Amino acid sequence: MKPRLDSAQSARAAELRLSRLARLDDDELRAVRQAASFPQRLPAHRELVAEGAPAGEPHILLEGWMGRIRHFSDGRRQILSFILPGDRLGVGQQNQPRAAATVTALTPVLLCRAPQPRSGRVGAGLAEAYAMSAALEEQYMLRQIARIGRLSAHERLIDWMLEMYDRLELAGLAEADAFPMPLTQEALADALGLTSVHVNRTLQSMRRERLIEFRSGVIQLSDPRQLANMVDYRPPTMAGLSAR
Amino acid sequence: MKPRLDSAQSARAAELRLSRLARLDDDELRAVRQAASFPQRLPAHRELVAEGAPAGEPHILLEGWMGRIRHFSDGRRQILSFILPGDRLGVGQQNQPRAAATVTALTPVLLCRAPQPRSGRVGAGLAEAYAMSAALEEQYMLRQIARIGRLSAHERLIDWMLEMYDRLELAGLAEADAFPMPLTQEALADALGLTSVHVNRTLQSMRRERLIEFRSGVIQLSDPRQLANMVDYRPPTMAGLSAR
DNA sequence: CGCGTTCTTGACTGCTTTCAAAGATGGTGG
DNA sequence: CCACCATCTTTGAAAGCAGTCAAGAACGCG
Repeated sequence: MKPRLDSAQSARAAELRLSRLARLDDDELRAVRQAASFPQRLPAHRELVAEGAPAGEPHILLEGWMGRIRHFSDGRRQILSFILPGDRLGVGQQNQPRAAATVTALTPVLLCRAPQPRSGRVGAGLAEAYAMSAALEEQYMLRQIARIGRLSAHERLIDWMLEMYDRLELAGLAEADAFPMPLTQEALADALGLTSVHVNRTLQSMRRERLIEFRSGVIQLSDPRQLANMVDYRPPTMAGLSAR
Repeated sequence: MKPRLDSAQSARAAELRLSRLARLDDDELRAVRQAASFPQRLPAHRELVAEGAPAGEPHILLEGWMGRIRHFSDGRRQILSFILPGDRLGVGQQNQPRAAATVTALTPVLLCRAPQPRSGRVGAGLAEAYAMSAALEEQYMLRQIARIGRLSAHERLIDWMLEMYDRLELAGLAEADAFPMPLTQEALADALGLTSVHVNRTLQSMRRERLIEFRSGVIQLSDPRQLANMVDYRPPTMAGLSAR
């Protein structure tokens, strides 16, 4: 039996991530915790918004993984991007009234409304954090294009794992070169533009070569530096985004 | 010998596109023409900004095609997105100080500085047009991901052509199901995640099947409706973006 | 007219998919 | 506590789409 998740617990990842993206003052931190104390729960596979539907208000993901997905009429689907704890969702970059893609819970998730940033000079940290979050989101999309456009199956997996590690680490959800990976291999395949069979084989081969370990839903990277070299991986250039 | 391009001529596409994205008042139209009368010329293959370099100020493309590109250390490259006449460039979605990708001229191009939108109630058309442009850009990126992630070579070409047609049409540069296509097949391959050899073969086959005609740099789509059905193509949901 | 780039084509290789079916795994109810 | 079912993972064999290598043809520019 797992411990009952209190809201303070579940807000931690979001709080950590946002405060790493911009300095938040006490009011803002309080606003985040406050919002997180009225969470919404969604089971796996549940759609939050459908492509083309009214976008609804912005949310912050507290727990679990979501994805932006495009469906084809013949059943194929592509996971366009992942939404991880602490990520903002429900808005495209601009305040578009309609969702550009379907947003779906890939695992059971917990989310809450995103607190409104104040517009004043003081306490604009939240607005800055949101802007930074959107900027990172764009970088992830660009990387996703390069990944599925030009990398082999092996390389796609490696590149993807490195990105997931960095992103989860930012929210305090990964350490020691290991991170939880709750997706089915089919979901992974839909994200990387492969079939689940081939994801499986590739994963096996990576294990045999001791590039990773993967047991009970946790991926352990043996040598991130080496992996990064194999695929030209450069961590998200957060430093370049703000002035710091 | 082609006629000397005066600035009024070259501003036309940008003017048309922007004024279709939002209603621009006379001052704003004038500002666009004014900006376009101090154009900058770049030869093909010239980089405007390198990935990670300071982003510089926003520009508007007047003529020619540009691309956002990611290079790999072993020589592979991926064209992340295309920038067409009337498109804004030089900013990510947010005002990021550093470019998230290299921006390169794929053909000889002409561009100018993007006029600053005024912030007042009146005459916010330009700001709206820019926001719409950014929103469309995001949609194009999502489509690019789905395209190279889940479509076959045939389908990628078709889907891409339909998108290019719609985008060029928006700037008044395409009509009667035909549009100019100045790229080499290698550039096309780098955009679609294929090799130039395979792009060539696929193109041939599409010509044989009478899906398209392609002569002297102009692509003619035989039956856009049918093509759209083949790949589940839905035109950019511009209508959904603004309130109209 | 000549040279470099781009387009074509052929033959061969191979990565990834497809189809199928046999194991694991985990949750549920008896 | 165990049987049972649904879902997910793993494996094999065969087919196919796309890549690689190479070379000749066509095109466009100076």
